[in-house]
Amino acid sequence: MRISQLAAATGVPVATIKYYLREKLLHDGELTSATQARYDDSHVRRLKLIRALVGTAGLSVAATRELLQGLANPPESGHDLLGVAHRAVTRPAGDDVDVAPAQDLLRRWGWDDQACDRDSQAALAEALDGLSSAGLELPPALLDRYAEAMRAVAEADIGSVPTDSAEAAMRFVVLGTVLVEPVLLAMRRLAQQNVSFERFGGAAITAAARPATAHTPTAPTATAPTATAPTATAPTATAPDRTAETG
Amino acid sequence: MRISQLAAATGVPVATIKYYLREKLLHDGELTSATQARYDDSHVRRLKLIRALVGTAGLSVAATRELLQGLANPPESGHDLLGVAHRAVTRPAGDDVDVAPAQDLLRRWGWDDQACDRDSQAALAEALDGLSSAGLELPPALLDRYAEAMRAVAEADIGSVPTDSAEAAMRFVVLGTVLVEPVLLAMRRLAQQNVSFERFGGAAITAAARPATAHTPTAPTATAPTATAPTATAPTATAPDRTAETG
DNA sequence: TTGACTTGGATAGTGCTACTCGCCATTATT
DNA sequence: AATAATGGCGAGTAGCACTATCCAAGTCAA
Repeated sequence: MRISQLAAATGVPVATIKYYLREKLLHDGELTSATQARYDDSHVRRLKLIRALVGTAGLSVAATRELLQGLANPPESGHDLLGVAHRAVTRPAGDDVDVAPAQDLLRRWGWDDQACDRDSQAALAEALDGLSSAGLELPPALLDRYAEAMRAVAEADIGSVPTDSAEAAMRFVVLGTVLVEPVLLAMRRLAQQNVSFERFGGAAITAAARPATAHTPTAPTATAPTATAPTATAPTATAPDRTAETG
Repeated sequence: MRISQLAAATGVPVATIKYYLREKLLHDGELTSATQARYDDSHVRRLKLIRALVGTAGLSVAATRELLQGLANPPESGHDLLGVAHRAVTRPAGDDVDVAPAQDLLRRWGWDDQACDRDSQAALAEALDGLSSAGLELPPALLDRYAEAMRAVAEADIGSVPTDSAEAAMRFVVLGTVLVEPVLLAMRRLAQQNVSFERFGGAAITAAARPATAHTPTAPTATAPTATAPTATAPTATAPDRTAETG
């Protein structure tokens, strides 16, 4: 399989494949001559995986590379597997972050903070800090219910790890952790709409007045370079020409 | 209060405040002369809110602007309130997204898809698609448990909306929806670490071998350039870079 | 009053990321 | 032989969130 066929098979432009090769996200093909290399099914699968991580999960190329390297060099401990995944989605915290509020909560929920790495605790602390600096104080009971729900999610996560193959387990843990995040967030929004609909009635959520740029700017999934009609929901005439955002 | 004092009060550089003013995230101060304006407490609060949305929640400036505008011009229907928040965190889906898989799931869970906007359905569909294109098929039972948990989250969300003031309700819904997302994700990771720790034992998650760049690239607070010992979990020395095509 | 300092407003530049383009000698294909 | 494609590489681009600089007009302390 040549690079153009690889591109056709995955919908990823040739230039982008070359970029991933350069960035060591994708392993080299088998060189058959100075200007020819052969790619195979493993490249197709890897490329799809990369697009899922970069697109759907919103990982940076650097984080994707590290995660893939972690997948290739599995740590011995099953527990450290989580580290590979979590490092990809948790930004390292500076020394100045005060994790005490997070640790208070962990204790409150009976979660052993020894099991938790500092970056994740800092992520919780920072998220809570953002909430309160926005002037929004959540009732403790609400936080408890969040914790309860996420604990249930985590138990389902860990309980679903396949036990037959170590490699399958690894894939499940690492990819599942990262790629499920957008699933959960989408589910929450849908559930909110449902609960709100049941409780308050009213019409369905109306379409966006303008296509708001979401927090993950890059393209969603393997989108062929089909720069189709700019948009369907864009109302105003001053729409920029070269939208091509495809969502 | 002058702009430099506003900067001092919030920790946001003057140049950045000017930028937010230009971008209409922050309302203008009261002009007292051609080169002087007075800012007040509302600017301090707004600025903190902006930083929480842009920093903690990871919204783009454009999404933040729309969300703030939505907060300022509340829709009549309580249900449409959710739309304001959800549009800020949901990227608009192209026409080419197939939402059928998501709708199947909604039906399976007894969620009324009439209550759900298309973009959110598409977000779920795309997230699931990313999962499967990464070669990871989740057991349906696992998805069900996710749905159950997120339903519980949503019920807690909606049930906690303050009823005394319409404005408080609006703030709660819009900001809570957006700013709680990182809280939930952090909680899931911490819970996973806990469950994994209990189940598999082993040491706590070790610090990152390298400071992996997270998916939200902007540094929260400068990380000291502490390039410490190479690794704690990396197994082999001659780590084969691209084995295990993981695809 | 004077002179250093600050401000609003505007334009331009920066650093970063994820691509995207163009070139070229070298094959492969026809 | 003629045409097209490829690997490899350097450079260019677009978008984003700032950041820096400039300037005329104003403020404030002495």
